[in-house]
Amino acid sequence: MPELPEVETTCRGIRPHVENKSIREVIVRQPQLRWPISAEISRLLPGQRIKKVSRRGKYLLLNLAAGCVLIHLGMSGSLRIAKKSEEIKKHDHVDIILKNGDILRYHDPRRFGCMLWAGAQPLKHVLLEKLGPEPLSDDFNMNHLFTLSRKRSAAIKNFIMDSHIVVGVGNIYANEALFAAGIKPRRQAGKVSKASYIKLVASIKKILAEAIEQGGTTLRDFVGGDGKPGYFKQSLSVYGRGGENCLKCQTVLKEIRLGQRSTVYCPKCQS
DNA sequence: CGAGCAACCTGCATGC
DNA sequence: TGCATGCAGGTTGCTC
Repeated sequence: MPELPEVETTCRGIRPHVENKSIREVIVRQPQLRWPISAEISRLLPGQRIKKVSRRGKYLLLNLAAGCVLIHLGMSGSLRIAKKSEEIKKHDHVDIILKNGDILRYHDPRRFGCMLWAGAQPLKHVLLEKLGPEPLSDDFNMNHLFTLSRKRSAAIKNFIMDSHIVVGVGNIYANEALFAAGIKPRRQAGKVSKASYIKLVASIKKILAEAIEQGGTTLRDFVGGDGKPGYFKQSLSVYGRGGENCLKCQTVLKEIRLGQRSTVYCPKCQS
């Protein structure tokens, strides 16, 4: 799925097409996502204007006068602008049809995503209220990670992938950021020094910002709001490169499993 | 409380 | 060609 850069890319891609546009109709072909799409989505949206499109962590928010639609893309979801002449493909689960005929089309083969009606206070929704800070904000800094990590025995990689600690760092960018910061993925979070957290925070911010600039990472099927893939894949140093040589020191990169996720690191550059 | 992991679902690559 | 297996960008919710 989309990690934060892919969700941000989607947000920016659809924004000019949907902000200040009114909704004509909603077609739900498959309501069974991670949680069922409630009847309110089809009932309340028609006739409303989308005031703003925003993002919180990996959630996209369509802000309407009466409330907010929360959209998560799960592992395989995408949200893009389609023209009415385009044929409907397998796994095109929802169309939000605008009055000008453009379609905001939700596609998600694995259906790990969701589309929920959140009411007028979306940030107080149970799925959003306990999220950690945005990684590109000033609230995400060394002190934040250092303080929360004391007495935590979990691996540093799992720690930074926990959305209650910081949002938006998924498996690809966790691997990349730890490589850039020179930290072994299974080091205990509580044993990482302040100096290392300074490096890690800087690496996370840099990598996410660069990935956003390049339109995200497309592994298989990710497309942004304009239907185009992202180009960050060519910048990956370790993710997907287990068994290949480290780009810095030529040592063979190690691949392990951590928290059920594939984890790649350089045994020499990371400690 | 924290840590670890099963589960949700489809598609695809691999191996027999 | 077919079938079984394992893996994939995420996150909740369960057990211990």
